[in-house]
Amino acid sequence: MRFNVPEATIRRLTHYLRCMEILAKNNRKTIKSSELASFCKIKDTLVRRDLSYFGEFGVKGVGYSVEALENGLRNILGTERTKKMAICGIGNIGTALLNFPFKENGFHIVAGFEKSPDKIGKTIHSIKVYDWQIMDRIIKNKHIEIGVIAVPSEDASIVAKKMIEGGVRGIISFTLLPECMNKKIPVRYVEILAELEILSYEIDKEGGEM
Amino acid sequence: MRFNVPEATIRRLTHYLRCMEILAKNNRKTIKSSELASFCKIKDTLVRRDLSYFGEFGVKGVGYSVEALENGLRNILGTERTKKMAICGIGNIGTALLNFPFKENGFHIVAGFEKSPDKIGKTIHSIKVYDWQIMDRIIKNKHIEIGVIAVPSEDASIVAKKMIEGGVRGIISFTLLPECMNKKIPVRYVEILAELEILSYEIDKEGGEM
DNA sequence: ATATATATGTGAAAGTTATAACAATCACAA
DNA sequence: TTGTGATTGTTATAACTTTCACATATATAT
Repeated sequence: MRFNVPEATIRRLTHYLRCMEILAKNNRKTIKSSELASFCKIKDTLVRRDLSYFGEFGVKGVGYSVEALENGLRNILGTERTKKMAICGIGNIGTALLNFPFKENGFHIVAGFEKSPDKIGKTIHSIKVYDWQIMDRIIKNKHIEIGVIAVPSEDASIVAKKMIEGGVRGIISFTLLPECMNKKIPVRYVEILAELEILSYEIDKEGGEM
Repeated sequence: MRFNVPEATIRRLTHYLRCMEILAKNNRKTIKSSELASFCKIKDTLVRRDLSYFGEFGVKGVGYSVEALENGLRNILGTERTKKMAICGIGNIGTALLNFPFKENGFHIVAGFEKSPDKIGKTIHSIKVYDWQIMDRIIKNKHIEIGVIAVPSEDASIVAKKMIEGGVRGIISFTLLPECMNKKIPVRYVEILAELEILSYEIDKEGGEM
């Protein structure tokens, strides 16, 4: 197992985990693949295939234990061990992120970074905002593993560079990073505008074909 | 052309569009597929294949006109015609969205909706916030096409239902909507937590295999 | 004019992902 | 302790996506 797991599978694992969180809150003890599949609007066989990449989580004839599957998923995704995170760019999005309860899900925001002097030194939602120029040093000292880029497009590349110098092991960015980066670490995008554009495409397509 | 375009292709079109926006700002007149591909960290042949689903945008031996390709992409994605949009949930994320310049890209926010009385009636960034109970009526009257769901998980399904009753043609949601919906309209997710979890998976995987 | 270099668009092949079909396993009842 | 119904895990197949290879078209220099 775990030869060449499709990325789509990993994304679906996060959906399964969201479902487990809801089911656990509702005191559900077990769930079967067909039910989980219908929540996620996919086929039951795909749920089983996805999980089978990582082991055997279910009981034949019975289904999956909600608690065991939730733990199993967290273990696969690596969120049982809390990871330290820093956010660069304390504007619209950055501020929203600081208020988000990521800690429940294994991500601990330990620092913010900003360019503009009127924000540097402030404490927002009990997270201190530093000058972005000392970002690499703070990242190193605090052993921050994940950097979040929430700055305007034109500053994104230099921020990414500084984060990598500091030693982050992965980056989440809200804007495209077209620059080639020398050191290879995983980068993932949160593409709000792209989702809107894809939705726009789908809306117009439906209208045109019916 | 346009038989069965992969969704991954549509997503890449949005990346190409971001690149065109940057290139246009820098006064670049033309670009070739190999260069565009290297910006997006994909193969040049995939760029050409993606575009070829929708027509012939380039000139052999020369490349693509930045302006023409930008217009072509907007046309494909349907963002030349501005679409009206409303946001339900004026919390962390909702407020951040109200401050975002989506209008430049063809999306016009015309209303906000909230549950909590202390926000209803306010005007944020010149957008009026209404009681979410009258959401369906306002959506109908203002001919809003896109609904954005930025409410807590437990309220998401009822909000989606009301949006659809109002007649939106597509939904963007920041939380999973596990409920089955009777009327079929496209739904797209912005999954900040999922991206973090996938990143966590990738970080741990790299560490383990090296 | 002609040759050469360059870059697109596309049919065929390779690679990847999802689905279908089914064998294996478990709970429970008689 | 055996039989029945239910549900998982997996092999084989189908569907989809990307890449390769190359024919086609354009610009430029001589």
